Amino acid sequence: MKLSAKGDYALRALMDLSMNYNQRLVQTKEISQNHSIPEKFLEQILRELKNAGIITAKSGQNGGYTLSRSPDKITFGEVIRVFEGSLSPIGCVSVKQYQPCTEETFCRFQIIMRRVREAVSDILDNTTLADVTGTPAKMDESNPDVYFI
Amino acid sequence: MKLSAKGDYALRALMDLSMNYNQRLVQTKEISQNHSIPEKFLEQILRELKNAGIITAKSGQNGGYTLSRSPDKITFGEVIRVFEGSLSPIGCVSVKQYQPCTEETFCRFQIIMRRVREAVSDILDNTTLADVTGTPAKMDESNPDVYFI
DNA sequence: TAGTTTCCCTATATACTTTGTCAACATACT
DNA sequence: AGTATGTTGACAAAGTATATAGGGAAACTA
Repeated sequence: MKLSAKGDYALRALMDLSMNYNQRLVQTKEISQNHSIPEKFLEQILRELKNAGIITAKSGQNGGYTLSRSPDKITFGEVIRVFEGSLSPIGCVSVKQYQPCTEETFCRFQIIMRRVREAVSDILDNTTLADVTGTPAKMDESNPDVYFI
Repeated sequence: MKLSAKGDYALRALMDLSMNYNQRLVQTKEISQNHSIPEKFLEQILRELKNAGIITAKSGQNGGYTLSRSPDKITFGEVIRVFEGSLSPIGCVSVKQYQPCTEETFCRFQIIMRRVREAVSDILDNTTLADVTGTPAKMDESNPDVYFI
């Protein structure tokens, strides 16, 4: 029932991009240092986020990453699905990544796991980056730490 | 956000034991065949369940496993914690397996993950094996398949 | 007591995830 | 053009999860 390291790192990186949205590009090295994420591992993760259309990259001097959309249009659920494949604890109750159960007969076990998936997605699909970081315009400059994770 | 194979197998094995509670012992081979679980892998899992006090074992001919307590006293949450360590998606929001966050500063990210943990444990700590399998006495003998997973 | 069945234990193999390394490629500035 | 900075991709090492193998201990049968 754990979030993988990739999913965790991705969300933390997106916090940084969210807080700098419409202000500046953020570079791999900076994110890596902020959160103690191995730099090359982070590069792979950012590439996956780029390929998923969640962030965009710019090369060259003063390059870096930024969100493709405003933070209130990116949900935790969308991000986690990129790395975990699904929010479901087991594949046979997944909506977006359904896999048939290994058991042929009806499975009461599914009912519980389906309830777990629904509870989790209710939260994660209805929470956006903006809900967590606020928007840059609303940041409390006197206490910026509160916005770091 | 996935349940590990061990946790999945353990729950399925416990379904079998739950349905035969107070009736007969169930053997590794039978469980293994019912759910297509590798037999030697299942042995390890059953041993962990035994060491956790959830099931008891008896060696020898007509030996096998049975629940240590009645099915309505064993929750999904207790079982999953044996194998996953915690219901929390990340360690720093765990009640029973707390680990300090990698970030020193206050982490808003935690708030969301804490809500996920609470939603998950509300379900899994309040659902017992009996809720899923029924008690043997109440089984619908005319349609036993419905009780298999 | 010998034999069979079943659970118990340790070591090893395989696959996947995570982390680390290396060498190219792209962009922007001078 | 040259250079600094940053991205991309392939690959290797370490760590964890999953699966397999072989032998040992306990309990029943006869």
